[in-house]
Amino acid sequence: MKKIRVRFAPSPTGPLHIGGVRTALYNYLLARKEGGTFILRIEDTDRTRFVTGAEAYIKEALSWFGMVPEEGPDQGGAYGPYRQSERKERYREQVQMLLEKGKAYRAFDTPEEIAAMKEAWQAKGVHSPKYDAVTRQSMRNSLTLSPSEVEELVASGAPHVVRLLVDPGREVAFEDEIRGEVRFSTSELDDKVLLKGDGMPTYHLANVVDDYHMKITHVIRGEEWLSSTPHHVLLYEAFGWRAEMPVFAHLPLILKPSGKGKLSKRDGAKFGFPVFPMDWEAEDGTHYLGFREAGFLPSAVINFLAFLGWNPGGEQEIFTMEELVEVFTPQNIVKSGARFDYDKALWFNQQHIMKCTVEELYEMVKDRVQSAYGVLDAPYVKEIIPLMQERIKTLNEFVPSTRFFFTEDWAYEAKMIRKKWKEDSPRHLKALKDVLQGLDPFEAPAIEAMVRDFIQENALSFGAIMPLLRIGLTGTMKGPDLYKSMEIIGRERSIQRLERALEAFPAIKAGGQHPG
RNA sequence: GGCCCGUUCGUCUAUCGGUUAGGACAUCGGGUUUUCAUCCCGGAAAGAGGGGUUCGAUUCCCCUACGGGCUACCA
Repeated sequence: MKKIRVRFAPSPTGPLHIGGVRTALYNYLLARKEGGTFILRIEDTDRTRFVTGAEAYIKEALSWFGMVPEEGPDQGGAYGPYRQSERKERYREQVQMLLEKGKAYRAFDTPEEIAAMKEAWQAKGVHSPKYDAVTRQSMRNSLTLSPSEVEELVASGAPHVVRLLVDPGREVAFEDEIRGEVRFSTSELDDKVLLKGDGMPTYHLANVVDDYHMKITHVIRGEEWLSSTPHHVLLYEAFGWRAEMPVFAHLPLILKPSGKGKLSKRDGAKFGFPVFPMDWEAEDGTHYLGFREAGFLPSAVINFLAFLGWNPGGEQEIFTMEELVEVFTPQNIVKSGARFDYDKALWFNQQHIMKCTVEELYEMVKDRVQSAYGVLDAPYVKEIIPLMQERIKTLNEFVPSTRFFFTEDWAYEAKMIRKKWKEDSPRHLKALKDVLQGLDPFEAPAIEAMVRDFIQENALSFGAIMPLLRIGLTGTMKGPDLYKSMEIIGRERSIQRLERALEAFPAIKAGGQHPG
């Protein structure tokens, strides 16, 4: 069997959208699974929408996810260059070939003339007039103008485009891997522009020419391309490449979590979650939140995205990239669009955090700790990590929920103090503090045994002691195992905190009206 | 409007003619725990509608409805 070659072909018009990441992922997965080649091609043919930094962003995102292409602008390869703006000559040559074969023609109409044409035909009762077999005869192109006129216009440098000559009245059919056979009537197709007035190719031309020259075997792309695929098929035919035409697979779109339409870049801000891999500052100053900065693991985003519109059929949901490669089959891609579900993304992230080793998590969390507290004590942080793994959904939660391990600068949750601080409390807490003072070693099992004994000997309940102890030591009722926490905080700080609590709690109890 | 694609719990999905329609997220209830989280147990929750085909349709076909995409010298 022929070696598989797939490409991810984004336009550098802004940050890579999460839908684009999923397209890249499915391409990558197929390539890896079949031992094929994953290629990155930059489709920068629209000079008006070009955004500086977008290409770098795309590459960084791919690399963050671990989807590094084997061929691409940076990697090179036998079929380069991999940036369409650097391939202009090829497109021009290929278009010349089409022109000579009579499969394409030059059109000199201005946008205004085309708009006028559409209006005129609409007035005549044509539902959706387009530049096609019924209208092109009344336009200014190399089909209607005399050869000498055309020659003159071209020689004088008159701006014009090259259009594909679509013959009406026949059917174009192709097999889509996901949807089965799809048919279109060529009578519904317009004469697509192939070469723009500025000499740049359109997507349709560049895409087909490049896929052919780069020996692409499978085109896996978003569903928004399904409608233009018949044009692409026609182009392969016009070039005489029908036998080498790649297999098409059109992916369902990712939809907004609520409401209508596909997920757009504005939805992130609107719904309060990231829709981009990483942060991005737009030229107009708009800030777009990234999954990375929101505290997501790349493996979790990949896992989440893989399952939006695909699933391996079994009960397992948590997969590493390697495992996904193992089980991925394009046949299991779903046909219908999938709604973006942020809660599920958080769940995947939590699951992946739980699966991490301490070392892995340390690497992901150290910069956050460093910038929050200015110092970084690696062994100390690594002691804390296991305690937090199953109680944070994002990496960003690590710092705020471990504050009491790193600083004395935090407030008491007053509500519980008011509820639990009774007449006997000071005496008990003080006694407990004294026993702790003499405890050796100051380690979780010993602390736990001691506290249990203390409660039993004084005929107390856990509820009378533990909440006060926890609040006094950590300030909050939420948190990891208290005994282990005390071990990490250490005897000295624990004692100091209890002394501080002994002083502060009565006042908090008295000032009952203060909000928690 | 036209063309194309789609339609199973709120959401992501399994089912490839015969199932009590399964799982996951979210949600609700209970248990474990010093708290939170994790974990465990349990509940509620779905085949858009109408016609066919068939002994039998969620599954195959048609129609309608609804949703989505495209309809640019954007990709």
